[in-house]
Amino acid sequence: MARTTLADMAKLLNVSKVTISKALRNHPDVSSELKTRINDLAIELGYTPNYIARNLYSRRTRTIGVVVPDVSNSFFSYAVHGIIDSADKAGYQIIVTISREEEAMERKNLNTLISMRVDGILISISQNTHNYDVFTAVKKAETPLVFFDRTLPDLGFTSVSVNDYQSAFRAVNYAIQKGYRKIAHLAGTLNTSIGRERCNGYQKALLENNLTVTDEWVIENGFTIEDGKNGFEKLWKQDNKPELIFTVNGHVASGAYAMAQKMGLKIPGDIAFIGFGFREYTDMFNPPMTIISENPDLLGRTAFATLLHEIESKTNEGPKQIVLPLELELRSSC
Amino acid sequence: MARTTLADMAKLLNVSKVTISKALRNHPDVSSELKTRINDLAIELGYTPNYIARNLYSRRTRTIGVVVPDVSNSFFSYAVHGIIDSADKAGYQIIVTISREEEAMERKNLNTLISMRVDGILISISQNTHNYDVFTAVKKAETPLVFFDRTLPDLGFTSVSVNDYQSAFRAVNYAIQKGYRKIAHLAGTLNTSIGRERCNGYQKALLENNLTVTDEWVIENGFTIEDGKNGFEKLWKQDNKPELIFTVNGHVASGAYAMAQKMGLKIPGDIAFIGFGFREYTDMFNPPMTIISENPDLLGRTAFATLLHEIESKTNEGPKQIVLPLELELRSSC
DNA sequence: CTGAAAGCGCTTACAG
DNA sequence: CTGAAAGCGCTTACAG
Repeated sequence: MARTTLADMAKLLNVSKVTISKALRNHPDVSSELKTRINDLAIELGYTPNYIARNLYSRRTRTIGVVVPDVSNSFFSYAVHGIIDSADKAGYQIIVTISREEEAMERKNLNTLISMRVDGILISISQNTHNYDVFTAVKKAETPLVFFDRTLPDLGFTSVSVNDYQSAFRAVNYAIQKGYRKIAHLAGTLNTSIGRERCNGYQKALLENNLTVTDEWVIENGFTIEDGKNGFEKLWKQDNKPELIFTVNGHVASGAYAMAQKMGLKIPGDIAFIGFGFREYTDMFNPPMTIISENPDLLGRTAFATLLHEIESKTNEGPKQIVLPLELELRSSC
Repeated sequence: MARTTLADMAKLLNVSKVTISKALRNHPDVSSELKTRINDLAIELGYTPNYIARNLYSRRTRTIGVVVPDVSNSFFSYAVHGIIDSADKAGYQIIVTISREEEAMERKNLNTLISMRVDGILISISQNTHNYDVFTAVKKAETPLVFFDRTLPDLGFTSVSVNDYQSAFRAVNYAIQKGYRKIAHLAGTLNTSIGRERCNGYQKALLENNLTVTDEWVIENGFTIEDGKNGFEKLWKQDNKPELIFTVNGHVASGAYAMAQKMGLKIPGDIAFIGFGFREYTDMFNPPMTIISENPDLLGRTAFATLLHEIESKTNEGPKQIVLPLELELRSSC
């Protein structure tokens, strides 16, 4: 048996589809006596409105598409959590897609979301994306889009990010004040905004303190736990070993931690750590890590609120760059 | 300017909508010369097919709805990852919704997904759900639904779960063989299938070894890190302290770990641990934890494959109960 | 208070 | 090879 439609109910009750539709939406046009009969029938038949049909007419879906590189990275899980939670409060549904850090997958996801006619898109860019043509397609489709965390400047979209450069500078500067001199950096990927900015802040802090930047101590190889392990190994193979490692995110830090401890090194005695991270994750480390404290949940909420504003405001205010400030939180890894 | 439609292009090229539609889908009906012209125009105008319209006609969306209690629980992040990844390979999109362990939110999510006309639903039930009426609505809507991890038996739906009872039994039995006698259990919520089964397995192992079940040692209070902390505190306040704790999942274990270490206790010297968990999470613990090794990614993949089968197979084979076996993996927490 | 008409953007028979 | 007709399930003017 096919699913109940307005037409089915109209026939059963000998009224028109319009009346059914109005009654179900509690439109004042319909008498309350009729409304009751219609609602009762709807429940009896298990009628559910077909949003597809409704959306086709209204040309709105109340649905937001999200593109993230990797949800096994808990930073993005928490960000998606923030997005879903605030979307729900605003009456929006979320479609989550994952690029797996692949340019082609990212493009495919974006095109699918546009074809699904989502009302807007939230994206954190893949580390391997170099071709930005798909974003001109997004522009043509007139789908509002907001970058979050990993942004793409100069494309004319709004972005929500954190003060990567300053926070990196501050953290490394703090470490230098504490007496550390030999400071390495597990840098993620410099093809991303966060990778670049955090690395720049790190270098700036060294230079301002009259320390030289040692190229072999800047390891660029991704954002995963595995990358942290490999990165630490590379670093520790060198004759000239650092005293402290500045890590680009919590996952890289946890990989480096694990590898250091596997090698029998003491933290912070043999090797100290400081870097970007967030409490739900890095507080579990042993010892807990001194972090530039990110708040992925808040980032997700802010990104959604910003996108919602773009969707619902008629006036085109032009792209905005929203930057969330971050604080240093001291623990015992450094 | 509104988005380009088939009609727009038809007018520009002086052919019918049907011809445009066919050309774009590479239908043999249209001459290749015309196809080229049409495709060129489509690219120029940035045409993207409207899936809403397409779906309304086809009465399929190639979209699957997922309902999970909490994505900040990384078990579910990994499961969702597995679902999205295999869905992508099969050409399906995923809509993720979160119940926040609330019955009302779960019901709302389910109704929304049905109205969105998803082709199927994957759900892990909230710990606070007692009223199952919404599932009769799902039945009426004829939307295929598969439970995963936390299931609801006897409702006539297919489920994909793990052998909770046997695994719990085996783990606790192993601990007893190793010489532990005073074994407590942080039990999650007994209102869920996994909570019940794991607790039953734990009790069975005690009884089979002629140990008594101590009620005060079975702490029922949820599945989060916070619950693990509280649970451990409750346990440790007691005069009669256990030697080992059997934990219902990795998050509860990590909370208990953190609290134990905060109190200055040595693991496994002062208090040992064994329990359900998965490597990506529990291997980060210090010391790494002896676990009944779950694989949320695989669970997600299996759940999706099972649902896909139900969607695509015409023959109604009736509900199936798929149970994945789990292995004990020895580390140093016990 | 009730309903006939038109349309959202597609696709599928079917006719030529 | 090309297209006119009908319809997917709704909603919005508009007329009565």
